[in-house]
Amino acid sequence: MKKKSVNAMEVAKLANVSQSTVSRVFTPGSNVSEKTKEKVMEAASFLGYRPNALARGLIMNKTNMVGLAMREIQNPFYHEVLGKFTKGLREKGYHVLFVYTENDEIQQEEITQFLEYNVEGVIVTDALLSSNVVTQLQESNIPVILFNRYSHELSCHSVSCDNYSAAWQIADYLYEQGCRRLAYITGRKNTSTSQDRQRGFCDYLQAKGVKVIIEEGNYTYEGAYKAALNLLKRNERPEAIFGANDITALGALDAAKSLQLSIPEDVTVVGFDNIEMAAWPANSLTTWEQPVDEMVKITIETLINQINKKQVDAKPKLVSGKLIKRDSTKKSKVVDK
Amino acid sequence: MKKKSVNAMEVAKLANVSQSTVSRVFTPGSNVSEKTKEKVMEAASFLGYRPNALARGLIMNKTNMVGLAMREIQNPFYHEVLGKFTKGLREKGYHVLFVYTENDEIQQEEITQFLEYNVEGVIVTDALLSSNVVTQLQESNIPVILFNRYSHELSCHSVSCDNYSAAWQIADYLYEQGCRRLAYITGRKNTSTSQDRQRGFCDYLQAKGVKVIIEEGNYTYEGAYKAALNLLKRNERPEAIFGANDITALGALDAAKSLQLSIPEDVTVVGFDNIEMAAWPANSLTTWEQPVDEMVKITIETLINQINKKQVDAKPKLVSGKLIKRDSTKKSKVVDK
DNA sequence: CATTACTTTGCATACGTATGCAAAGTGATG
DNA sequence: CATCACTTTGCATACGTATGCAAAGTAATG
Repeated sequence: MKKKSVNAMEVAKLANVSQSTVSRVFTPGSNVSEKTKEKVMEAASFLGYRPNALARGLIMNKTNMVGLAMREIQNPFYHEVLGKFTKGLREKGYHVLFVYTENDEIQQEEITQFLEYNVEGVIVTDALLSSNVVTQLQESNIPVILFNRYSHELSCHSVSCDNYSAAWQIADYLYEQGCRRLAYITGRKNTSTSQDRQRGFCDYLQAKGVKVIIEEGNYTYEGAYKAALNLLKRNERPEAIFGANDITALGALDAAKSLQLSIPEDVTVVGFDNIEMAAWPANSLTTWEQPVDEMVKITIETLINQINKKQVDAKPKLVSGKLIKRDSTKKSKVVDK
Repeated sequence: MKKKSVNAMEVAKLANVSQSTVSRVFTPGSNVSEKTKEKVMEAASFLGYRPNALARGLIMNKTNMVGLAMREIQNPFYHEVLGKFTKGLREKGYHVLFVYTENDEIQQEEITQFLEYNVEGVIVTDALLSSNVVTQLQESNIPVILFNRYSHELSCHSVSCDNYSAAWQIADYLYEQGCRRLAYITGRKNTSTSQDRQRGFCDYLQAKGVKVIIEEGNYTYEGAYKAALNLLKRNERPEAIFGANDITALGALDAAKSLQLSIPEDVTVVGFDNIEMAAWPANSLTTWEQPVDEMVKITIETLINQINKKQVDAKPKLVSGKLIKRDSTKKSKVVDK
């Protein structure tokens, strides 16, 4: 059996006070005299006492836990995201109950776990949830925030990069460089990230009268590699390839290299995310930097506001980011001259 | 305020039974008649009742939570590890309280969290803990397992790849190919992984009368890149470089390429981990595959055994893994002939 | 019907903490 | 010393569940 942990009662006895007093010593903002506080603290540290978070959560109806669900994926971008969430939440006093989800949608099982442990909020990263799951959470008054995904059908908050606008600007950048044959390698087709990036990219170019070739990449290196081979073996080889994310773009980059094409002269490549690998000299990938810090900060703030019932407008929040120019695209014209 | 969640009492009233009966319905192995079970289940699902894991954990002294601490790091290997742990633990009915640690050692704050939430065990990945932290956990009877790290001073279990033997075999492989000028790029010098790999590598070669050049890489791509440049600009350029992990090896690979050296003719590179990126055609890195699935499985089993007080011998557990040969090393002689 | 053996249920209590309320303590003022 | 205002403390109870114990129910047997 597990050894029973020391409780407030034992500390109380040792310090010659009541259990209530011990509790008050560990509750910030309570009225305890300096003298007894010291006495209690001494007894507590002597016994190695720590307040039991479960009992505290039970009575205060506040667990200080947040559920974090993340889709398992090859993309190191989300590893970084996870790190920042964990740190950011802890700074606000929250702990993370973590779950990997293997499917595109969060499953019932994962939500059940969150409900049973009374998490105060849920963050869903790189995945969606079915509407009945959202309903369940809302019935229990547990706010949900989608990170880097959104859905018009679901009435929950979301924070993402303004993928549409970013892709639009990438298209503009490539077009201004003189590219007229352009291709887009998709991510997983049912993700809002991939869809928005495609729409932004195509909308800009369509307005300029340029048609975009689309190939499916599925957000994997292997998929993107094959897709790029298809593209680059065409009669009219594209001059520029925009990959739905950096992993996709790296697949395209390597595919081009495998065909002895030189970058950026023969073909130009742009990615999305600005993962660390993009900066590696061998890749030197031009890409769109998502402002992860800001996105995480906004997500956490929004979540905490909702937890505290400061109702926020349920509109999807968008942040912009910026283009990081590297060697996988040509130097801009002004510099060239 | 958060809406109060439905509790067993309300279900009991609706189903015309006592709260105890409701509890028994949700406790596997309890004696309840089929008829009342149905009645209760109906009422429960009508009200959307779920047992409160906190209250349950409080009274049963069993939270079904495991603390997982991981060092933040560039290495995608640990992202994979995290995924496998989460899945594996859930299969055993455990939930994950997750923490990132920014330092080489787990900090007091992280442990406090684990203690307060009464986790039943702690898994520490890619980091160590100070001995007084181990003491704290042991006093509370919470088992700890180090994953891919060990320490002779700390009396806790550990599971890792047999880094010494693996590095020894890598050295053998390179030596048999005829390499006589060899270099090792280290990881973070105070990690047992990097130390063991260095020792295994050097011990083998020393026995053969070959000296190894050591450069510091710090487990980062950038560090390894610089280290490799130092190595490759020497008068006597090494024929083979062994990187402390795959990220290190990839840094070396790219550094070699940047010097127009061809791989594996001019220089041969070997890594460690077999992350997905190693298989990418542009890298095609020979590397040591850690049997992650097995390592995770053993870790979880050992932990659960300890939780259930089936005392296991506290010896460090080692698993072997195997060499994955790719294009960054020469084909083996037999094939060459 | 009485007895026995067994299953099913309810009562009461326990887990470790927080908090409203009242009692006790402290110090200042007249 | 009496009064008042204020701080500090303890008592009792509540949070939602699990479980030992006894009571009630069921069925079988003589």
